[in-house]
Amino acid sequence: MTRRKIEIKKIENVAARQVAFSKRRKGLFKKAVELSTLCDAEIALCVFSASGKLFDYCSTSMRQVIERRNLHSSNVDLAKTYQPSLELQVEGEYFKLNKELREKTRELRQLNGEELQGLTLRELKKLEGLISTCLHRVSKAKAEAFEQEISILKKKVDVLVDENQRLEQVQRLAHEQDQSSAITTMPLFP
Amino acid sequence: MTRRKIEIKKIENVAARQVAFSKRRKGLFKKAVELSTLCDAEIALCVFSASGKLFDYCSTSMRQVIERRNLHSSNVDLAKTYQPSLELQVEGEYFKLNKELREKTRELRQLNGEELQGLTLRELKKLEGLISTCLHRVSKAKAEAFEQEISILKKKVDVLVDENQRLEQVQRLAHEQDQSSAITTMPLFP
DNA sequence: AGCTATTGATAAAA
DNA sequence: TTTTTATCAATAGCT
Repeated sequence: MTRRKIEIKKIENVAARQVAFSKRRKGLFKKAVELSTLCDAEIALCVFSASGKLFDYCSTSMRQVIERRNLHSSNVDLAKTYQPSLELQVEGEYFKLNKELREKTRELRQLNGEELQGLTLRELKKLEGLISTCLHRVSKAKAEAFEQEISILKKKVDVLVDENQRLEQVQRLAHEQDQSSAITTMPLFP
Repeated sequence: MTRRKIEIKKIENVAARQVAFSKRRKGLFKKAVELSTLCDAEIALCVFSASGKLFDYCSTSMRQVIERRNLHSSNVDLAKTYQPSLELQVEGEYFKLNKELREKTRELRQLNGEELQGLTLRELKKLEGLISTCLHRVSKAKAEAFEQEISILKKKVDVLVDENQRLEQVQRLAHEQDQSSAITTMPLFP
């Protein structure tokens, strides 16, 4: 919505996506607060970032909003709103977490080249392409870090060179003064 | 805010408040959809109007978001929803699982070159070396898979060549027999 | 419910 | 991340 308008679809550039997330999240929460304040509305808002971080806001209490919402949907359709006991919900969530963890572990192993037996030639090719992309990204980041370090060092060098020149200048002046004072004073103490 | 900017406090004029609610609610939901789409975030939003009407949106399922949020929340919240005896065991396990999952996710992202901002030059070098090793492993596995496929194909070729030779042999013999039978029988029926 | 003059949000760049 | 700036988007006050 500015220097250029953008299409509303997933931002592929990771850095740009993170920046956009940060800014738009802020904007969204601001709008939520404004709406609840201006219009006396009860609002609950939960946002999970792609990396799993939670941000939330509620004009009253989250529990209250959730309960109120459950009441609303029960009016619409009782059958659909059956809530399993919290223990069961938690069990289900536990199972899901475990599954997710197992998948991530396997993915990590495969990326590490540790669990390649079952893969077909096609899958291996794809994996190779994927890792190659990763490597390029990291290499690029490294190169950038290098350049940054180099530019910092260059600046330091410049500062030191200046300082050296200044010192040399001072020393030369001091030396010249020594010489001239020697010329005038030497004959006085032979 | 437009023709004039407004102060963010409850709009006293009822009609104006309803109009503002309608417009701003629409804007808020639009922003929520945009954020979840652009940045791959999981978002749940509930709005109750002052008159008690419910409007809600969720990028996945409301249940899922609520559960996920419950896991994120502190043991203070959990204490309110569980019997203490079970809770302590379960809670500990969750946090452990959650932590592990978060670590794996981060590790995966770094391997993918998606979350490189915080890393030092030294860490980037190490990561590059790591990924490079991974790439070699996968490339090697791919090469082996290639060779295996090739050797399988070669065997198939050998089998087919043998089969062809056999068939040719049979055909030649059949042909020779035809010829000899032709020689002996032809004169009998001129 | 539409219409604009304004204010607000934010993409790109630093 | 945060700031700056140039644009695009949302909306307050009117009809």
